[in-house]
Amino acid sequence: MENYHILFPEGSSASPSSLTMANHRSYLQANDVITKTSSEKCENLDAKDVSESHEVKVGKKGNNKGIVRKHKYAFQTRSQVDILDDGYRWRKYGQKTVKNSKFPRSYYKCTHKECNVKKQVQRSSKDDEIVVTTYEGIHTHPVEKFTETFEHILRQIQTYNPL
DNA sequence: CGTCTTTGACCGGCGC
DNA sequence: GCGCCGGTCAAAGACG
Repeated sequence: MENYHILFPEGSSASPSSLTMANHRSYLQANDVITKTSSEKCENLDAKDVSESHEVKVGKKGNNKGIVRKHKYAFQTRSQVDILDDGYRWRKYGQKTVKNSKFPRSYYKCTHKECNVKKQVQRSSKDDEIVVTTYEGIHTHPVEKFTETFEHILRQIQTYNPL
C-alpha cells in the first residue's frame, strides 16, 4: 500500500467547501460550487510547477459572450509512483516533455463511453517526489471501484477545509 | 482477441 | 508568416 500525502500551499484557503463525506467518492461529479473553488485552488498551487497549461482557462471564443470556466481541479501528492488508483479507468493517450521540467507529462482519458473526463499527471521538477495530478471534466457515470488510497486523499481534502 | 501503451505526427494558439 | 510549445491522434505493438 502506497503512502500518499496531499500537499497544500502555505496559507491557502482554497478548498472545495461543499465537499461532503457523502459525495466525496464521486467528487468529480460535483456541481459548479466545487468547480469554482477548484479553479481557485488550481491557481493557488505552486505557480512554478503548475504551469500555464494547468491554469483554468476562462473565456471561450463563442458568438458574443460566454465565459466558460472549465471544470479543472489539481492537487499534489508526495509519492513514489506517478499514477494513483482513483477508482476510474484511464486510457493514456499522450506523453509530452514540458519545458523547464525534467519529467514528462502524461495525458489520460476516462475510458467510459462518452465520458469526457481527462487528467494530466506530472512529476515536479523541483522536488521529484511530488506528483501533480490535474483533473478536467465531470464524470457522467459513477466510480467503478472503491480504492482505500484515494479515500484517504479525499479525506485529507475534507479535513483541510477551513470552513 | 480485447484492452491499454508507446510514440512520432499533426494541429492550433500565441508571441515575435 | 514562422517557429515554438502544449495537447491530441492514431498506427503499431505489448500483454493478459
